[in-house]
Amino acid sequence: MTTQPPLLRIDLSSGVPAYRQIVDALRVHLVNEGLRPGDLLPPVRQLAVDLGVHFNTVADAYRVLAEEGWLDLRRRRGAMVLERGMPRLADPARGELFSRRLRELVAEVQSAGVAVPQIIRELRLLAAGLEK
Amino acid sequence: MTTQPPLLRIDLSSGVPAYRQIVDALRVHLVNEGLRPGDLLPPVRQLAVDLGVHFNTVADAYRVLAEEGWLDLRRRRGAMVLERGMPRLADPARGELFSRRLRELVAEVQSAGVAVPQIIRELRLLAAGLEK
DNA sequence: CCATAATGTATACTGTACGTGTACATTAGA
DNA sequence: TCTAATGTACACGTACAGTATACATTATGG
Repeated sequence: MTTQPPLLRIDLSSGVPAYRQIVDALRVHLVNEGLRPGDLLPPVRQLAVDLGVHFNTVADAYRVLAEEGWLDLRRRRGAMVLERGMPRLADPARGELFSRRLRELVAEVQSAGVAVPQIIRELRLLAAGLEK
Repeated sequence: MTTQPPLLRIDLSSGVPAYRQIVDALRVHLVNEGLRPGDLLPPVRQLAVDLGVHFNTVADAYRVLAEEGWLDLRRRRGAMVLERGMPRLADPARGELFSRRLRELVAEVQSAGVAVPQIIRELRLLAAGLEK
């Protein structure tokens, strides 16, 4: 019997709403195809127990992802990952907003004392990962 | 008479709390030394009018930055930028959290349709900016 | 074919955070 | 010394996050 690495973990003391942490973490898996079309996510009640939140909180997260086109939710069958091309043409303002959020995030961790070389490393690492 | 580029702008419809947007935007300037020790920030009432929020909202933002050690707040004198080395040793968990938040942010904009090459460009650009 | 149980959905309720209104405390400068 | 400009304190309304509980739907076993 193999114990899987947990699908995601959240930090209830972080101030970031739990349902948003769930959305963000799952979306990473969806975008990177760690979760593929046809896969089934855990039932809301099970994931809720794993994370230590109420199942409605998980249901809220699933609904957000369903509205984004990632999931198909059906009673009794569960939450299934959909085929969903990344296309949907980018709102041009979206890229600019990304640039700003990125700078804000970096400033925040710089302010918190994370070493600049490490920040550079993370940025380059992620860029390289996207390239191939 | 020269019209300055505004110190910051916020988007009241973005869902992100206004005071947090103010904090994040100002911190970018503080970290990048667009705001230097000894500089005075606008009075809370003035910045509030510029941004279209209540002055207590600006005051809240100033207080957060004061708690982070960036500002010295005094009645009647205003909000002054402090000398504040970046050091304060990094909580090691902080770097890992940065890595995760970074991936989540990228997944979010990818999901929203921002082109991958553009994302890569932004990441590399920011990394290069930090290097020198 | 039906009964049942597993799943997501809907609604009401509580606590907390955000933003504002208003009064106050402090202090630089006339 | 007075005044006015500044940050501070606190109370309030509203919206949001999280939970409790009941419900609707449907795959599955008999």
